[in-house]
Formats: sequence, structure tokens, C-alpha cells
Amino acid sequence: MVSSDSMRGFNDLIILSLLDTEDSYGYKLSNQIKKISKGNYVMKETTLYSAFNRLEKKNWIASYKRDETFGKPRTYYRMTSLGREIYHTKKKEWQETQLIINTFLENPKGE
Amino acid sequence: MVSSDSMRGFNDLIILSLLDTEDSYGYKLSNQIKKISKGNYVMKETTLYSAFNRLEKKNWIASYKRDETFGKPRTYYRMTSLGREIYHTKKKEWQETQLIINTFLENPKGE
DNA sequence: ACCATTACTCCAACAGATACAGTAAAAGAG
DNA sequence: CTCTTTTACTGTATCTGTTGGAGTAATGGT
Repeated sequence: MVSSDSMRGFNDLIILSLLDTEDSYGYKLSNQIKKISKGNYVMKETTLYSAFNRLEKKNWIASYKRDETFGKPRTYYRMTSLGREIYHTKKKEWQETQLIINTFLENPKGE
Repeated sequence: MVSSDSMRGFNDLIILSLLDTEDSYGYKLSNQIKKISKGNYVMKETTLYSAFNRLEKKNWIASYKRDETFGKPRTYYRMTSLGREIYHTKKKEWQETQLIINTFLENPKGE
């Protein structure tokens, strides 16, 4: 299990990575995150839904309602084109973050 | 340049990694972080010094004053044995964090 | 004598995460 | 056909770590 402190900076990246594949909604994403991380990361519901609101305000994602033939009506989210750009930027930043932190761990003196 | 949002969860890890090599103090660590990250990450002074206080309260590090033969007197920090344990735990957690996030980026469906 | 660098401290504000509580429709179990 | 569980959320108050901005003061260099 990783702490939410470790993941904090990357919740947006995770959400965008999942919405890159297909439009989705809170409950489903929540379960996907659990499954994909093999139970090692659980994004709290309040974290997830507040992230949706935050990202929608920034216009990285957009919501729409869809009445299902079965199940409760859900609020779906899709990535916007701006969101797609941000997603690519954030992926690159993640690569850089890894490099930086690994440098500290492997070669603390920077030599 | 990486954003502080990305690094937020790992400031403690970075500080501990540097103190693992040798005792140090704020101003020096700050410059080391800049140098080691090749200018791609700058930890703000207020972030660094408040981290020192936080980690000292948790007993992960301990401070002592040392009068220098030259330069201003500084507050040095050393890692405690508890800090060393935490450091190892956090290193492992970092490895796990990398695995999890890379899974989302490489294989979003989790198949 | 003056300015840059070194080495900090303090405080108010902010953003994102969390705990905790609550709502309500739909599906499944007896 | 009722009861429980699952699905799908919302609201609010609080916490933690980071930030911006200001300020202090000793030391080193020109």
C-alpha cells in the first residue's frame, strides 16, 4: 500500500490516463484504480469527486449525464483537447520527476 | 523544471537522502538540491525550513548548533536512527509509487 | 563604506486531501 | 415483497504541507 501523500501529486495524472482510454464516471474509476494498482492504491471517494470538480473548472475534462438502460444515471467525464495536452505535459513531468528523485537516491552527492 | 506539486510528496525523502550522506544545514541543502537536480527542482526556503521543524518534531532528524571557524553559525541536522528506518521505508514506497504510476501510463486498462 | 551572500524566522493564505455524515436509486437475496 | 447491499454520488469542516512576502542579521567581497 502506498500512502496518499506519495500519490498526491499524481491523482490528476491517473484520472487523465484512465479518461484517455474511455469516458468514465466516479464509481467506475474508483474501482479501476483499485484493480490496476492491485489494491496498493485506493483513491478516496471525496478525493476523486473533488478532483472531477477541480479538473472540470480548469476545462481539462467535461461532464455529461447519460441515462443508462440499467443501473443508476451517472455523470460521465471525458477529456477535453486541453486535457489531452495537459496529460502529455504531465506525463513528461512524471518522467522528469522520476529521474530527479532517483538521482537523489542513487547518487546523493551528485557526482 | 518540475512543479512543486509533483515533488510535494517526496521532499522528506530528498532531505533524508542528503542527510544520509552527511549532516547538513538549510542553506547548503537548498543549493545541493538545485545542483543535483540540475536546476530542475528548487525547494523553497520556507518549505525546507518548515520541513526541518516537522521532521525534528517527529524525531526523524535532530539539530545541533555548531560555531564555524568561518561563516555564520549554522543549525546542523543529522538523521536519527528512527529517521534512517523511515528513510528505508520511504525508499521502498517510492519504488512502489513508480510501479503503480507507470502501470497507469503504460497499461491503462490493467490487462 | 556598501552591496551581495549567507542563514535563517515569522505569518497569513491557499490548495488538495481527509474524516465523517448523509442521500437515494437500483440490484440482489430471502 | 421486503430487506440489505451495492452503486453513485454530495456537503462540510478540518488538517497538512507549501507558498508569498516580509523581515533580520552576520559575514564576505569590492
